[in-house]
Amino acid sequence: MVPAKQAMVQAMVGHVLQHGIADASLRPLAQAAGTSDRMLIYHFGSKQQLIAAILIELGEMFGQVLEVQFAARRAPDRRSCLAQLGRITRSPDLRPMMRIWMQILAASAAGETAYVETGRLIVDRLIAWISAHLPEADPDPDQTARTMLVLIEGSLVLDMAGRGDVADAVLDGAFRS
Amino acid sequence: MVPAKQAMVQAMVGHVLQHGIADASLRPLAQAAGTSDRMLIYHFGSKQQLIAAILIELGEMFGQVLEVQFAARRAPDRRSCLAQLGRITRSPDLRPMMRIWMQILAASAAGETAYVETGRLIVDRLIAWISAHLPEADPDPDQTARTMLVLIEGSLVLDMAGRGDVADAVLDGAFRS
DNA sequence: GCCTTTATGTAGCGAGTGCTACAAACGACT
DNA sequence: AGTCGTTTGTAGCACTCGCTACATAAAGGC
Repeated sequence: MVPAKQAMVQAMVGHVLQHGIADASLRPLAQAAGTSDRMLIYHFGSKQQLIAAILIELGEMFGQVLEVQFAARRAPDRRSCLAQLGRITRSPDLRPMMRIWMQILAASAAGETAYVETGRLIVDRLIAWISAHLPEADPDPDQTARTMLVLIEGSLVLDMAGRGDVADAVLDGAFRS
Repeated sequence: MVPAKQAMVQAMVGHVLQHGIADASLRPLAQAAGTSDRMLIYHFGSKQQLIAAILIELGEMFGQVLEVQFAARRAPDRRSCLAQLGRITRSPDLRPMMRIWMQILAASAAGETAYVETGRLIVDRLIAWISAHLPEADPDPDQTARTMLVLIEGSLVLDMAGRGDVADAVLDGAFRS
C-alpha cells in the first residue's frame, strides 16, 4: 500500500477506536486523516473498501498488542494463562477495540460480507495463537485453545453487558482440574 | 401501555427482527407499524424511548421462546442441558434475535445507557433462569449457571463469526466430568 | 352548542449521507 | 515548452435523518 494511504489508515484507526466503526462516516474520517471525503473515495474507491482497510489494520494492531501484553509475563499453567488472557482482553486499554469487535460481530451476524470474513479470520487467528502459546504440554492443544477462546469471548460478552464480576468468577473457576 | 401503542410495538418488533435495531429509523418503523414517523414521536416522545420500548418487548419475547423451546424436551443432565441451550440459542429461528443481541452488546460497549441497562437485565435474567432450570441437584447452581451462560455466549460469538463448528466442539467437550 | 383535549395529516427544517462532475494545479517526461 | 497522468479543491446531487410547526379533525364534558 502507498505510504500516504497507510498513514491515512493509521490516523483513521485512531478515530475509529474513539467513535466505533459501525456508524463511521466519510467526512469525520477524512478530518481525522487530515484530508477530505473526496480524497478518501479517490484513494480507496469506496467506503466499503476503506472500512476493509481499517479493519485489516485493526486486526494487525490487536495481534501485536496481544503479543506484547502476553509476553510481558509467562503463565505457568493453563489456568493462569486463561486468567491472563481474560485480563488482557477485558482491560480498559482494549475496551475500544473490543467494542469494535462487537460491532464486527453484529455486522457479521447481519451477513455483511466484509465483516463475516474479518470475523472468521480473527477467530481462526486467535485459536491458532492461543494453541501456540499454551504453557503446558497438552494432548489436544487445539481443543484446549478453542475452549479457552469460547470462555474468553463469553466472559467478554458478560463484561460488555456490565457483568464483569460474573465473568471473573467463571474464568476463575474454569480449568480447576 | 395504551393498547394502540402496544400493537405498534409488536409490529415494529417484526421489522426490527428483520432489519436489526442498530440503524433502524423512524420512517421504516412507522411504515411497519402502519403509521407515520410523526405519530411515533407523538406516542413515544423520542426515538430513544421508542427503541427502549421495543427492546423491552424483545426481551419478553426471548424469555417466552426460551421457555417454550426448553420445556419441549427435558434434559437429563448438565451436559445435555448445555447442549440444548446451545442448540436453541443458535438455531436459525433465533438468528435474528441473536443478531440484535450483538447490536445491544455493541451499543452497550459504547456506553449508550438504554442498551447498558437492557444488556445487564438480560444477562441477570438468563443466569437466574438457567439456575432455576438445571436438571441435576447442584452444590452451587448459580455458579454452574454462570459458567453455562459464559459457554453459551462464547459459542454464540464464534457462531456469529462463522465458526459454529468450533462452537459445537467446545460445547460438546464441556462438563465432561 | 361550545370548548377543551386527544389524535392525525402535510410540509418542512437543518444537518448529514456516499459519491460525482468539473476544473485546476502539479510534477515528470519528451 | 508542451504534454500527460496524478492528485486535489469546490460545489453539488439526491437522499435520509430525527424532529417540529401548523392546521385540522374527532370526541367527550359542560
